[in-house]
Amino acid sequence: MLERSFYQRPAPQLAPALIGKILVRVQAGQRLAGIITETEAYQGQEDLACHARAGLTKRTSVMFGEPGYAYIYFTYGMHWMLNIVADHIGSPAAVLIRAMYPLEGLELMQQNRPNLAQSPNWLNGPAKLTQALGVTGALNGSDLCQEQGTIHIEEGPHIPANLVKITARIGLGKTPEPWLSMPWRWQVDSSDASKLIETEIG
DNA sequence: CGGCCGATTATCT
DNA sequence: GATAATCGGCCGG
Repeated sequence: MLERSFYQRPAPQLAPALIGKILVRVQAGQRLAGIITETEAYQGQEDLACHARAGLTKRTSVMFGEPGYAYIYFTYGMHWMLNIVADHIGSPAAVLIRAMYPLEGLELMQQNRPNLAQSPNWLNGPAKLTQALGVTGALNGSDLCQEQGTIHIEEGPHIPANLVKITARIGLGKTPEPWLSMPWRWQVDSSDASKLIETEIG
């Protein structure tokens, strides 16, 4: 399990460090896990794409706290988004987990998300991932560094830097520049991820 | 394949 | 009252 100090750095540094790590969720006593393959960084009140741009509110309070906690919010009237709080107390920052390569508990994940059970690439979106893992607002504010918790992150396989694409964040609507074009999205191509896992893990 | 659109409600102005 | 860190379905090329 990754310790608190791992998370204590600005989101644009934490986001690439989380690529390749293993996200673990314990549901009904069962382990659901996958390799994180896509992340985005949201850093500080000055970042106009970050929810914390409006300052401390009820929703954003978790982002202002200690790193290594889950910031989970509801959007588009139907989707939960999973973020990991970064940086230090008083500096609001978080990393959005956008995609993962499933490793453990596939059966329960497909049960949680029946409609996509057949697709070859079925956890390539932040809301797909939370549905498969059974992550909702009930877990907002969870400590990822607690042994008895139901969600945490573990060390994972090394991902070669040349397989990680860096682009602008997506879905930001009319966020002004320079934030709209900030290269704060890291992603491993899904076919590359498959090959890598086959060779590294089997 | 790429672009457009409706769904559906918490949160903030 | 407007908007949203999305998704899936439907359209045309």
